[in-house]
Amino acid sequence: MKNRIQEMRKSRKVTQQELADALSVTRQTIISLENGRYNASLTLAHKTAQYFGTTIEELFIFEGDENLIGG
Amino acid sequence: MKNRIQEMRKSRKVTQQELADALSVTRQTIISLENGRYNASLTLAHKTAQYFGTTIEELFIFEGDENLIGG
DNA sequence: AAATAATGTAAAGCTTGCTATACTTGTATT
DNA sequence: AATACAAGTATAGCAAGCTTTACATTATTT
Repeated sequence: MKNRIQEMRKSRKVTQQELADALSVTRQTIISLENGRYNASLTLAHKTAQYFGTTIEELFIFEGDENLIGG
Repeated sequence: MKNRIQEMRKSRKVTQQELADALSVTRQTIISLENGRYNASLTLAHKTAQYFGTTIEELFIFEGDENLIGG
């Protein structure tokens, strides 16, 4: 599934390394999430949403349902 | 992490098998989630929240942060 | 141009979500 | 008591999230 991690990270001028450190994962994990290589675990999704001050539902784009907030 | 899957399932009088079928997972998965043997994937968490007409943030209890709605 | 920071790719390996199968226990219905 | 349904335990195995290491590419700064 798609997500807005890169978009939110860039808008806050945070590097992948800084985000990785804040979430206690490796930089590889951030790269792979941003580039859609795999999905986050629920725990990581939550930590990421918390970091950006948003919710999982707004950070991740669950296609095929009514979660179409903001297009 | 804890969750309200069993609570929500029972309040709707749905069996584990029915929930499993609706979410396209096995009954084992539902049992293990309800009994805290492992965490849902983000995809499954989302499908489950959709099924119960709620959000991931309300269905799962992320301890150690401010997600204490109705806590 | 050289150095450094930031982003990206690749692949082996560990950990954990989930399946599949089989068996047990509790409860309700007859 | 017998049958049937719902919930639980156990475990082997596959699939996916994440780590680790190493190297390549594209800014940015000096």
